[in-house]
Amino acid sequence: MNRTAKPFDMVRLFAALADPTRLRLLNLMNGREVCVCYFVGILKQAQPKISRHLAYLRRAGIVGARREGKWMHYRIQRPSDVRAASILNATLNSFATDRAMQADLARLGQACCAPQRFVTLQGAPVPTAL
Amino acid sequence: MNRTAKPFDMVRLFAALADPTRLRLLNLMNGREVCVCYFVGILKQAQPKISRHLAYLRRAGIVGARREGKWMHYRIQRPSDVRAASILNATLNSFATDRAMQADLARLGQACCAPQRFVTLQGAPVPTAL
DNA sequence: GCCTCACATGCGCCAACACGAATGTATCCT
DNA sequence: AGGATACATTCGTGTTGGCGCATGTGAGGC
Repeated sequence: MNRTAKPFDMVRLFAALADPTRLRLLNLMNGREVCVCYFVGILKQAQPKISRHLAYLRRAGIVGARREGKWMHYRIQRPSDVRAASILNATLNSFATDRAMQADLARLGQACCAPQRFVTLQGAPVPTAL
Repeated sequence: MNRTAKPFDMVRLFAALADPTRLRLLNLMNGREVCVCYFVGILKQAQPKISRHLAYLRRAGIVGARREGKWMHYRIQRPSDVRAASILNATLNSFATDRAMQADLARLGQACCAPQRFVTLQGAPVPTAL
């Protein structure tokens, strides 16, 4: 039994959202399951940096991971807490009108259709809709 | 003209929300204009701490202040940016089901009806609905 | 076995924050 | 003018976070 039935750490949720890289990661994961190598290729940032931000999102309880051979797939995990879920939804919805976020999604689309253009993505698993 | 029409610093917004004291302040200001002395009396925390958090919320662009003689009244300022406003709304709505936040509001109600119980609130201006 | 690929994690450094304590500032009262 | 009230800001300190860099780990492939 949790004393006081601690439902969800809202402060931790907001802290997880308070970083541009993590917001971009969530945007790319919105409705999809994405392999880490795509994040690295599309955001053009160092792999350890991406991994650490993904770990941060996991600790905050809003993303989950699945291993498939050498690859790790990340997906958004809706919190069971209703308040946290509504804030996460509002955040994800806000991406629809954000030009930079839509540009990232466009590049994800290109990467899926022509992975040969991304040297590091040869043979990587294509993101799959959820 | 802002280049790329920079609308709102979402990261700054989330950072502003990533603190328990600031969330409690926003909850107390939700629908009301509140004097600083009430924050100090109800949250039972040091005055400089309250002031610093209010300044942080101001810099994030989600609260406004109005001076009335010796007193400062703070109120929530809806961001003009639609995305930021929707996240702020979701956050404020989430307080409705939060027991600790409702307890704070109850104490605010008591303080308004019987300010003499709060030594520091003698003669302080009562919070007014917006 | 060894090597490589795909990630994760540890380390060191620097910036940002939260805090208590003290001090500064604006307003009002007498 | 002088003091008191209501806030704001500064200072010093400990903690946390983000980054580059290097290293560790787990899963295939040969």
